[in-house]
Amino acid sequence: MSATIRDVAKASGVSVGTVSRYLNGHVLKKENMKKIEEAIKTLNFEENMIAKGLRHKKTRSIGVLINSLTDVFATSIVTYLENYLEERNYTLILGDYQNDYNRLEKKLEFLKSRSVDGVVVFHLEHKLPVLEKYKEDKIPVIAVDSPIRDFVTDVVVVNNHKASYEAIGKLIEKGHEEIGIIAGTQDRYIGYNRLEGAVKKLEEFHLYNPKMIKIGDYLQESGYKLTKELLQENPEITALYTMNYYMTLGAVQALLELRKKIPEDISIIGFDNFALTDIIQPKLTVVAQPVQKIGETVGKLILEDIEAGEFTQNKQVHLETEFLLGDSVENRITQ
Amino acid sequence: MSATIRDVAKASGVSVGTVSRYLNGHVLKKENMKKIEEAIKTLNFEENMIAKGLRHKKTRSIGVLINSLTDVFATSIVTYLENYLEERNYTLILGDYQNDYNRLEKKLEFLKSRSVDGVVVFHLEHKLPVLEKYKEDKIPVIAVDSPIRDFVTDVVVVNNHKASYEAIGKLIEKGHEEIGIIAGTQDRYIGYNRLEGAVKKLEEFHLYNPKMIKIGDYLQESGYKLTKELLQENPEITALYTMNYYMTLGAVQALLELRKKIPEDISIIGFDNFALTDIIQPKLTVVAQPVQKIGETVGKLILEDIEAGEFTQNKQVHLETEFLLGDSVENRITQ
DNA sequence: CTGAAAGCGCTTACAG
DNA sequence: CTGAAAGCGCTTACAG
Repeated sequence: MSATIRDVAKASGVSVGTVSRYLNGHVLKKENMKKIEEAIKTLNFEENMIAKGLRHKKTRSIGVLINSLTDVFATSIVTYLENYLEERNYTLILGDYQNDYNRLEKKLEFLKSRSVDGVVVFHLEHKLPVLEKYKEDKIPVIAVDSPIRDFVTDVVVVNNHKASYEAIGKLIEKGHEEIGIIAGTQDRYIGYNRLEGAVKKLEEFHLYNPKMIKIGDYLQESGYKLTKELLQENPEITALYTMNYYMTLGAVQALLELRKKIPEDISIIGFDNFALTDIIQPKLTVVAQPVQKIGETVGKLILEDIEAGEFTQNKQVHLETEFLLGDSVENRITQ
Repeated sequence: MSATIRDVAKASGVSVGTVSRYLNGHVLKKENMKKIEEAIKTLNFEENMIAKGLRHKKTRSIGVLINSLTDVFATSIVTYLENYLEERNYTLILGDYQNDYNRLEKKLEFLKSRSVDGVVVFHLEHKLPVLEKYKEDKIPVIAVDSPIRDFVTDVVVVNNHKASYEAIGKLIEKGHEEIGIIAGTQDRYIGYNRLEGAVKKLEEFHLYNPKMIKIGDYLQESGYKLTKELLQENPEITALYTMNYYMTLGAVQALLELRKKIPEDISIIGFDNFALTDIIQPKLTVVAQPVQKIGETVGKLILEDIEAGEFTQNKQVHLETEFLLGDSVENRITQ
């Protein structure tokens, strides 16, 4: 069995309190420090974080709940978040909830019973009962990708509305007037914000046509199917705007199967910039989300909240997306 | 603050021991059970797993260390593993080590200080000092994707050698004689096993030619670059075998850029079957690893080991890969 | 079936 | 600077 602080105390002839102080960086008599150091080495002593956590009610662990472990948008952010936290000596406990809020509720209970110091939840749209308990115990909660309805807390989102508004603007600039859209379900924050931004721009140019908008479920399969439907029903479409990564992939897959050349036959602006965007020919023009910035901002906020010790969370951080120019948009302006 | 077992005891007029027993499923006087139940409800009592963990030295948590959180091979396995563990009331603490064994060592120390009941490590090739401490404290370790050199423990791998042997067999059957290979670095278990299997088959048919083998680093970028080099140096190649997912993606990207038609100009067999394989036209023929089976096997093994309480781990599980037929291999047999 | 008490490994006011 | 002691929230032999 591992040595405890008591063993170290015995071996070095001081009290356990003194060993504890040494471990926590207090200064003590040089002589004692030496002895303790040696004892630690020979006994192969390692601190027990569980016991520590029980004492001062901090575990230096942060729960992170994402929808799916294979969603590269979320895992990219988590990678940066983990880096940030690790440097500051926090562990991250990562779980997924597979789009099931009951499961999410259970995992939040679970994390709470493990005394996490804070929790980060991705795209949670509305309040869950367990969140009230977090609030009662002043455990910070950070919402990523979507605010939580009826629950005030810190939120990190991107400028979805504006991003879409500008993406459609680019297409219009290039002379496109028949623009198809693959949006996401409107029960989600990113779903309606991204769509509203697009619609606003279309309306400004009197190009809005609800028939050219399909609502998918954010997965590749739906991007694939809806693109096929959309083009069959509206063969006049010259440009496509797809509102998340996996639906963008599905759309590209559909275009390839339909033997539509990008951008000669059809232009496309997608969302997010991961491995796949490189593989697709030609290089896609996309709205890129600042995943590193998101991860680090989340880390910063949660550690601030933890240190503050108060549940006074109502910071709203809106990060800017970036427009990455590829070769998937054709200029239709002839002159 | 949350209520404790002591508050519940007071509120229901029994001792804390009795409440503890109730919580652990012992049967007691009906009257007392009722009272305790009520007290729990009105006080909103939740168990403190940290305190529990400190007492009986089990935390019901399992550490899992993978190379990268954005590696879909690993996260797919972890998804199934998490499901398996969650059903059995274990939490998973997931971390990445970014291909840096120092970092891995640190994270293993960290997990140990958090008293995980067991640990799962992906593609760790050789022993790390901290593993001896795990062994001393009888904390089970499961190695996935590669055995750990000089350290006997439970291992879950796939039949890499055989998979490659058969993949090359398929190409030869179809009449290919100039076969290029994008392998992975030979310091890794999967690297040399997959390559050896391929070479063995090639040698049996006297088709082995070291000039047609490139060694990459398992990332998309290297698959991309090496495919270009390979084809430039060996324009006679009619078929390609790429030995992991991301290098397969890179290879496809290179072929697209080179305007090589698959399979007319060049046939390809890749590795692993995730989102991307669907998007590529034509559908790729690949060696698929049984990710669900791997995840569940790992879960089964580690829980067995934990229950056994002994560090007598030397089980070697070899799982079978599956050959998924796509349309990326052309038949060259003319007759 | 249940209570009193010791203990899991650590921290921290209180004295000195 | 340091020791003795109480306590974090729970469990579990020991009696009864």
